[in-house]
Amino acid sequence: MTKIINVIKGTHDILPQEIDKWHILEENALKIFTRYGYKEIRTPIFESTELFARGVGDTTDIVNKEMYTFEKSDKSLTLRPENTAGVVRSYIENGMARLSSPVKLWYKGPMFRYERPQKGRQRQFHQVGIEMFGIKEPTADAEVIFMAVNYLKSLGLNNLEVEINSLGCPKCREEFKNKLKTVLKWEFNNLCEDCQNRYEKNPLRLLDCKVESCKTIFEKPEIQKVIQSDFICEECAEHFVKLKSYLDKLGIKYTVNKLLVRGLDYYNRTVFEIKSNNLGSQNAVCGGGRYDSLVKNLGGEDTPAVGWAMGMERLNSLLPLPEPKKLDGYIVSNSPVNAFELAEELRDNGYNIEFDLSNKKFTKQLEKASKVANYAIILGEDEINAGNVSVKNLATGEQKTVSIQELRSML
RNA sequence: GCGUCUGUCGUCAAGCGGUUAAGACCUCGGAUUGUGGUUCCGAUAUACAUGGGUUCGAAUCCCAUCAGACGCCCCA
Repeated sequence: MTKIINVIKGTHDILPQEIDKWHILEENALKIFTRYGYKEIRTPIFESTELFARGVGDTTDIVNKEMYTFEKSDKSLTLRPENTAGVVRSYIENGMARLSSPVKLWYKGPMFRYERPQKGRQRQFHQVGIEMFGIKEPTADAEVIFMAVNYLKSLGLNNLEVEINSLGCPKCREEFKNKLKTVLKWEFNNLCEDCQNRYEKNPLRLLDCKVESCKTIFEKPEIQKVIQSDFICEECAEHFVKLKSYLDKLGIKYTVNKLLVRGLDYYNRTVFEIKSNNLGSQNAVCGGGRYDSLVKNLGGEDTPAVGWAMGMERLNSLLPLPEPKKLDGYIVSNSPVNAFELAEELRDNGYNIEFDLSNKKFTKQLEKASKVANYAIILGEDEINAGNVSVKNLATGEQKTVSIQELRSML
């Protein structure tokens, strides 16, 4: 036998038996986001490599280690590892700054990251996400979080934990980073290898280390003092306080997690995640935040923005498997032409109909009907001659002989 | 990139050094040539990831490779 070709590591087929769940995710996204005034946008799956380097940030792992990059006629192209950069590019390129503010966009589609696959993480995975441009007030942060929660509710997912934090603005964050680095300088050689890397790349992440020796170091009073200090400046603090008060008044339960940092460079002020306890170690279904400087960094006008993305495979694994849908009717007949005519007529009227295409025996056809359909529509010689059909309810066994007109009202 | 575990029919699995390598489900056919979902019978003619080794003898033990799962890093 010829050698078969397998799917690529970290990718997988979405098979017919699970596609209903994907439709639920997509239909609810359209429905809920539309209620909040969002329009769908579809951007290309590959973009110029530079977009991600500048947009996502060239200190991030996503850009440094995880991109699918290829060359084509002297251009460096990359399969999108996330979609915020692409949407921002489109926002700028299509002059959406001229649209009346806020501009609200949502998307869904595949993303690509070259990572080691594990539970809740694939190399090709799907995100559904939203971006809102033009509002600097914390009302935007609140609405965006509220919509995320509502979307999850619409999927029947209620027991999820919302975590928020504020990273401050570039200025106050820089100060905090420096303080942290100063106080940890003496301990640098005692930190684990990962922490030594984080020390330069993303000092805020140091605090989340799981290595015991590092935890012990961080517990020292002089270091705790820095960690516990509220580093964010007055304006940033006010923004955060307002956001929290909105969430409180809207009845959204959340916890403030000072260790919530997020790895994408573009975030400032508000960051948030929504987590589930039923997902294993990759437990965030939603991640997002404010990114006020990204539009400008990518060459647009200075425009504040907030957004989030959800991992659709992760959402999917939280959804119960819906009952597979059956056909409305299966025509049992040994007269293909008559079966065709009846099937087409019923299909034109919106019914889902199949019939046997291989001229199987009557009992076989009926057996098939009982597996795939709610009704068997029996169109044998007797019925054809009499100009009617026999309709059998396959759940109850009830059978009636009716005219074709009557048949329509039965299904 | 690192670590741990796992690879037996389309699917789920038994077997743990000597078996014709169970069984169940699915699919297909028959009992049943116009009445299914229950039942009974049968079929699927080359399922032990691949390549080496140890042994009289390997699906079973060892090594390598490949693949998968989970975890670390990082992220949805």
